[in-house]
Amino acid sequence: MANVAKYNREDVIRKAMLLFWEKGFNGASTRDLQQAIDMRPGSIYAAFGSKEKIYSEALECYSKEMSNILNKHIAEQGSPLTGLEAFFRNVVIDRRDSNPSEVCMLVKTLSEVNEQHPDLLELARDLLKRAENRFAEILQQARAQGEILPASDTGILAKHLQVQMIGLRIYMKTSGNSQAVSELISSVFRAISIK
Amino acid sequence: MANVAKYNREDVIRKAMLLFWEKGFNGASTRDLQQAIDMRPGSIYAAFGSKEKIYSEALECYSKEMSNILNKHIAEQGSPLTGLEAFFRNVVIDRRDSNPSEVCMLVKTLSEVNEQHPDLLELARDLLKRAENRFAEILQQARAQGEILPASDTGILAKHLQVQMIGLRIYMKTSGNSQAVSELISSVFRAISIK
DNA sequence: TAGTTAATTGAGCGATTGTTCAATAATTTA
DNA sequence: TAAATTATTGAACAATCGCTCAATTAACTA
Repeated sequence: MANVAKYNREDVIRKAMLLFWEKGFNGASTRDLQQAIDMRPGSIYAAFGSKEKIYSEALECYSKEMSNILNKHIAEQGSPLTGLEAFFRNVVIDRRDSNPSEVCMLVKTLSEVNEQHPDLLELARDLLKRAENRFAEILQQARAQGEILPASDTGILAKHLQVQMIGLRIYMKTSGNSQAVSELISSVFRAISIK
Repeated sequence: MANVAKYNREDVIRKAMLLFWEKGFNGASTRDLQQAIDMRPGSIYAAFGSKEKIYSEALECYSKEMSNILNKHIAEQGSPLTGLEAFFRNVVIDRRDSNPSEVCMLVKTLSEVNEQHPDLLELARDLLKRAENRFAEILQQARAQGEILPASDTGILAKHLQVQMIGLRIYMKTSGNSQAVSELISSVFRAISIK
């Protein structure tokens, strides 16, 4: 049967994602949500079931969007490692004003949400783990292309990059010092790559 | 005039800190707070003025406690750099079960609080900046004692350590992999120190 | 077009939020 | 000890929370 709903589910989830990313799970009320996605409570709960369910779909939307941005940069740069560095610079520095929050939405979720919503915690953890795995894939390609040392442990390096991405975004929000952050990113990738 | 209040302000602030650290600013209700510090709303508001004010005192209590832990480890190890590494390991790994949250309370504040509470944002930023300055001090001592290269830029290294501390704590919460995190900490300090 | 089904509406539920304040208790001053 | 001052209490307020559901509108079928 065809989808006869007036609303476009993808659009709605994305708008919900932008709201939740900005205000957090507790900080965004269902009234805020109603306004952001232009739907009435009855429709929202018929379509999604609960605030928690919408939030979890928003989390997945966020991850997919970040993944797309990463892939775009790798394709544009034509190199795994250079693409990864461009992605770091883009996310941590360039998009800091246009994004709803400077902090990674998955990290915000891990910070804010407690055991009252175990599914959200588990999902955030899973999506972060998938991001780490994607980093590892890219590093393997970089190794195969001779961009990093043949003996590099891509699993450990991926964890290392995950730590940097998370820490740098928070540090960017703390300090507002984009030049210092840019230099920190340079040194991270200088330490990894073959000169 | 002597303090005739029944409650002990330091104890109360510390209990409030533990509650807020666990549940966050929005997640901890004033009813939760009343129970945690065993005071009635009238007394609380007479003593502190608002939820935001108690939270800001709790933030300062948190920072002071972390600072004490750091100083203790440096004194015990008898070396700035070794003390710093012991502090990292202690905070990120050892205390992860006994602490109310694995995530730094200042980071939780930066993540959760928005422009409705600008004083809290500013305070969290300021306290993080002070922690970075303390790292820089310690690194200068380490340089003076020949533990790191004479040419090391302690300002940049302090920013680097700040990024690691923040990222590692989140990564610890994400993965639960304390062995991997321990190795990451080792490599961070191996990269800094003179062999 | 008439009848059936599906989607949407929004008033409003009970619970909870941060906060106030008149009443009470405890302490200090005289 | 009596009076004055300070501290504490907890019921209750207005606002807001996540969410429900009977009523209404829109869409599809025959």
